[in-house]
Amino acid sequence: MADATLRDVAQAAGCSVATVSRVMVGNRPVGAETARRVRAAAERLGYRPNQVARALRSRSTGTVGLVLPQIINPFFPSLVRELEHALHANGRALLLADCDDNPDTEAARINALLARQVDALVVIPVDEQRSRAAVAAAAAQLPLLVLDRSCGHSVADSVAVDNATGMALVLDHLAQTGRRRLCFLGAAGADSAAVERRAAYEAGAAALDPQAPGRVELGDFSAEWGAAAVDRVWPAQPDALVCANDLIAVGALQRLRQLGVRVPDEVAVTGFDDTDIATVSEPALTTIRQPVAGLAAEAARLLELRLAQKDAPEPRRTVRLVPDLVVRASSAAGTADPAGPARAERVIGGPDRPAPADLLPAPPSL
Amino acid sequence: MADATLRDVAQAAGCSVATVSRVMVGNRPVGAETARRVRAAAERLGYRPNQVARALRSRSTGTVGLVLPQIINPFFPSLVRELEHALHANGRALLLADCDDNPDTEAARINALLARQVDALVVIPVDEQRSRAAVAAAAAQLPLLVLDRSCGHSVADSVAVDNATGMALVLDHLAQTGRRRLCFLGAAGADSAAVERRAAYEAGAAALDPQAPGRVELGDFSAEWGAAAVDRVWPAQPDALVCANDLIAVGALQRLRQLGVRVPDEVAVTGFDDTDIATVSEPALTTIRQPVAGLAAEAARLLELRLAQKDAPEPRRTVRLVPDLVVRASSAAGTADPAGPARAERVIGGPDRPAPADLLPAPPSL
DNA sequence: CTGAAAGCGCTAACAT
DNA sequence: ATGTTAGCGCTTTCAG
Repeated sequence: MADATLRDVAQAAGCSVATVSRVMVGNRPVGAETARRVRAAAERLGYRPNQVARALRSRSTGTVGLVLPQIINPFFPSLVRELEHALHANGRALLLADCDDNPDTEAARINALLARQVDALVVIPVDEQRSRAAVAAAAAQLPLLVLDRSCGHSVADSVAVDNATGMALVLDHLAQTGRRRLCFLGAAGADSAAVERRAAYEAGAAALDPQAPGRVELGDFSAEWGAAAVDRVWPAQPDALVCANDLIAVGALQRLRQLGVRVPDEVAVTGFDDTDIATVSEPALTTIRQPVAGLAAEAARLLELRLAQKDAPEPRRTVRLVPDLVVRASSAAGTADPAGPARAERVIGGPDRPAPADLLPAPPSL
Repeated sequence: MADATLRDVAQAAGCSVATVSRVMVGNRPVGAETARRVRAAAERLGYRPNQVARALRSRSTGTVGLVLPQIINPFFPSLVRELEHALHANGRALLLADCDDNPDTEAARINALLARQVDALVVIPVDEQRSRAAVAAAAAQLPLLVLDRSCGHSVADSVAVDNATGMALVLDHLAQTGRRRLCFLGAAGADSAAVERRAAYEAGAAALDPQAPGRVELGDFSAEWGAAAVDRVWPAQPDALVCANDLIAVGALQRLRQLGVRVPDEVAVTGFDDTDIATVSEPALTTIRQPVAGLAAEAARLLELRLAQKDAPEPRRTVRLVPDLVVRASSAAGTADPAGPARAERVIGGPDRPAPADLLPAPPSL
């Protein structure tokens, strides 16, 4: 049998459809007794408001689109999870689009979501430059938030981790534990995570060793590249390998093991992201823990803010969350005790951080 | 400015809205010259069909809901990716719902998606028993496919990996490489993956060693449990640890390393799923590779089939895909060469499998 | 506080 | 091949 409609409920409750609608939405005065009768009838008929009809009439689908580069990047699932929960808590649903790391696919997905009348869009851009046009065009049409990576300034609201501070935490830690000959194993990608992490390394490592900023190898965010990169930097006799993410670091650890190099005794290795593999690798990986829940919460908060006061020409907002350093065996100062607890770790917070409410308005566009 | 509507395009092209609609949908005869004019006008106005209005009228949203237990389970993201691509290829969009491994949340998410008028639902059930009611109720309303796990027979179409064959491949491999004292480190979960893998172990291991089916430890699908389980089975002096998934296996490897046990010389360890961590663990993990792309493709195919012939009371269909065994260092027969290539692996296919088109109708319900 | 009525943007009969 | 028209199910004025 077909689903019950508002009319069916109205008929059963002996009132008009308008009254039923008012009861269901609940934001308008309705007589207590009438409301009771309506709710009873709705319950009895198993009535469920048709969100599509509601959306057409009220011009709001209660739907948010999430466009991301690659769901299989091990860092994204937890972000998706937190975002999904935050949105559902507000009665919204999440339309997911995976771009396969391709800016053209990304543009197509964004358009498809616009056609579906999403109320807002969260985009994790594929490419700092090549994502910009499509993202900016969409941002002109609806509330849009750029998450985790950026794609040019002032395109839209933005929430991301503070990559510079994260890298600085790594460099401080390595300096304090006596490392002096650093190398950076990074990614050549044009996304902002790759760019910012490299820039932060180059800026911070110079203080430790004038040669360090020059010891940079760029490939991609994969374990294969991490292994290959070790062979390229090893002749420089580094005592620390600073990797742009956990995958690269784990690949490096594998190659070092094959070469018979002891970690952390001969060389320290650090990652970035604190994905699952950081705890299961051997040795466990010192890395930067992304404030995933915080990122999602901030994103949801900013989104709701925009959705609430739709027309107000608020300035763009930028939120940067400071990550923590998690020290594990791969960078321990002394000799690791192989019989000790494998999961030993120490969390070191970033510098005093602004409360989430402190928002930095971005410079005006153009 | 507001989006252009059909009417705007009709006005600009000098024809009726019906004609424009026909051009946009493209399934009805329209004069070539008229069509050209319409398309030009649409292009000029930046017209994008409003999918919500279209959905309300045509009673089809072009949207599929995916309900899964936990997106952070490392096996799911690749499944989500494949499914998203398959659906988008058919012009559909994916509404994602994460249940936090909770059957009540699962029921709520399913209802929310029904209210949003999804055309179909793909569910990866949280619990073999406790998911059944909500899933069955939804299946009565629209095309529904149960993916990767089951939740009772004949509830809906189903696509999953053949866990029994996967486990048999593992046991054969261990038998052929001379292992005789097997243990199973599994999960006590009520989902079908946990249940089937354990059952297959107990059924197959008896042939190797009458005591083996008794050596079963059940916890959850985590590395922590894998490590803890090692301590419980080690006194039995096993020469192979058969784990119910990769996480458990990696946890076991960690603990064995702490105990100074050499893998694979003293004991072999196997996983299940072939997630990323199987290749980055030390030693690399022998495991069962899930046919992820195949699962997603079959799911999409069955879904389209149901959507095409909506009312036909077709019998329930069940598809089981046979996985492959991937042999890596954790179960190598001889001594692993530490300087050898870390990624050495050998893929062993399952037994002759039926072509995907061979569908087994499930027994009639009740 | 409640009802009547007008659409939201589109598709699908039914005309022509 | 094209136009006219009646809604899809709901929310929201506008009257009462």
